[in-house]
Amino acid sequence: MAVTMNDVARAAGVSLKTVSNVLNDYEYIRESTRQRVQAAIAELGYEANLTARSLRSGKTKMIGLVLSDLSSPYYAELASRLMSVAAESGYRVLVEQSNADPAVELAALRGPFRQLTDGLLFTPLSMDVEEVESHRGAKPLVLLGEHILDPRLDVVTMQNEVAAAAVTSHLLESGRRRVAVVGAGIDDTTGSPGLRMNGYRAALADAGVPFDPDLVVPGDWRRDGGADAVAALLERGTQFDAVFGLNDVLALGAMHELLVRGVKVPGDVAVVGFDDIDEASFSSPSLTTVSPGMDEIVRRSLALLLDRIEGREKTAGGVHVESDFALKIRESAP
Amino acid sequence: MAVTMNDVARAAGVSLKTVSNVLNDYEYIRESTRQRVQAAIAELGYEANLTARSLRSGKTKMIGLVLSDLSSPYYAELASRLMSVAAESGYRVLVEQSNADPAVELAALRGPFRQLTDGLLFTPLSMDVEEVESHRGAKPLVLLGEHILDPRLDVVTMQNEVAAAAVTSHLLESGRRRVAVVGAGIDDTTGSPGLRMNGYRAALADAGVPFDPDLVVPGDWRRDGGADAVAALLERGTQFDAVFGLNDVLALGAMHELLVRGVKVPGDVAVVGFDDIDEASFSSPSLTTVSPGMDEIVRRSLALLLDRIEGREKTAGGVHVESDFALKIRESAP
DNA sequence: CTGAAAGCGCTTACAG
DNA sequence: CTGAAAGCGCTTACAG
Repeated sequence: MAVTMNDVARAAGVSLKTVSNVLNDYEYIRESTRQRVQAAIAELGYEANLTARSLRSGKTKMIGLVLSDLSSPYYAELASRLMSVAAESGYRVLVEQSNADPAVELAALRGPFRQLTDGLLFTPLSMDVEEVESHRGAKPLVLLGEHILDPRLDVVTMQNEVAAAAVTSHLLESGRRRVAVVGAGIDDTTGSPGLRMNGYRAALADAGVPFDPDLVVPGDWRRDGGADAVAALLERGTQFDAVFGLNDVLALGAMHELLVRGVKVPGDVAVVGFDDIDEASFSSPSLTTVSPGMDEIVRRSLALLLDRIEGREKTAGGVHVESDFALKIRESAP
Repeated sequence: MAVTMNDVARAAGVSLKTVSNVLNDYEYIRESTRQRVQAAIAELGYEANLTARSLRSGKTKMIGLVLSDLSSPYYAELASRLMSVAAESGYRVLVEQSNADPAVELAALRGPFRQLTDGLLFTPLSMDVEEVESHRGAKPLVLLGEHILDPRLDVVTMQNEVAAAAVTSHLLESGRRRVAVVGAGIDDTTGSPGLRMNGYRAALADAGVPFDPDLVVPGDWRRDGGADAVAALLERGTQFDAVFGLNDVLALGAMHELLVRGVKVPGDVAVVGFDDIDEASFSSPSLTTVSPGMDEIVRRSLALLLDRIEGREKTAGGVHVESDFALKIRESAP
């Protein structure tokens, strides 16, 4: 059997409550008592039972992170940083992969996953605002990564539209006129794909370049999605002098396919992405992309969530946070 | 307040125990009773309180995964697959990043992290066999990724030495003679770096090529580690016609630095890695590497751990599992 | 400043 | 097949 608080209390000659007071840094304890208790703890090698503490207190000291796929570099980097930062405040992170499946997203919001965590950082991919709102439950919930301007929900987002417009404008200013966009359909207007598409269209309009639906190629946000999209463009003979991958892995997959087929990057076709994952600096050529301010997103979303959990943030409506972005100009689109 | 088993029992007109029996699929329950209970559960929207269940049963249905850094692609892919496979058996995965810090590794083995999990998948990076053995505790523990032939410990490993020898031999057979190795020191003989170094030396010996300490460059197992190592080699004027990055990100970082400095890959210098992360297929040039059988590692390590947790595997000594590997020959070293 | 008691919501022997 | 009781190890009012 493990050592319990009772054993400590007995060894120190005090009551359970006093041991609890020492463990929880209660202010008014006689110094001699505290030392006696701490000596007993050290001697017995006592460690608090977190499960019992959770059952009684209703807090797990864990936060949930719901994302589509942890093997995607952007999310892997996000999860890694979040874990490090959360640990500084004594919280662990429990990750749930939704694969953008509505049933899994719903379960993460309502089911056992929610029970195990004191609050959620949630990237909604298949649920819309109303669904999220109606199932959000009582515990704190901070949405991540989409620009949902709903006054009822806490949201931390990146500047999808403005940043996508900026990177598109960069291409146009460097003289490109036929910018293929990979990773969304023509009809997408919401979520990260849609918002980045909006930015793309806005930049075209700004420059007086007509929008051409032939240049829009849907695709899964993975390397092979980018490669397949470029293959399709080339095979159907669509002319283009630049590719905007709506995230970095799409762009890197696209770039790979171009190079394999002997298309020069950036000589023949410039390539840009979105995310600034670590790999973007080390690909050949290195990738021009948007840094969406991940560090800021991690820190501020966690701060907001912990403020909600610990009752410091009491705003009735949703709090909205938007991170700064930066254009990273590298070899693939100078 | 949440709905409890007591509420269900009252609504169904049965005792607590009967509700528990229904929830835990106890065999001998009258069909009519079961239906009454299930109707009450559905009507009240009852969900079991996992914390209470854990406190009483001593099981959390979580397994721990201890690795150095979740943002590293190899570990991100491993964690992602493990979560998916574990979910099939009703287990969640709690990840702990050690950053190869001995204090964190020790804490993961003995502290609260251990308490929260029913068993551990542990990649020891700074602890040696004896330390692990002496702190392993009572709960199941399966070591990952190193070839520690200790009869007391469960280990699932890849064929570090043989695979490293194979990929080195591939370079030698293609005519390379000056193979730089990046990511280990001359004195490393244990852990993944040491074992892969052993394989490298064995392949050289096999081919009658002398070992040259000047070709060995230590470096952090990250992209910038590989880039820095190649920069150092070039700047001190060491001649080499191939680079073996001891893992893929090292190799990709090295390749990037070579290309930036105008060294042709594979024309002037061939590059190989180890891990076969997703990116290895999509870099330019694509990366020749070793696929260490991650899928097999994930499935078999989880199976072994769950067999220990659930009492199906009772072997007193350690069980040893070794995954198959495959050489993936791509453009960087044809 | 410290203590005695209750109770968080389950599962687990023990009975019958 | 089902029930009444105990108890997992804590925290939390409530007293004094």
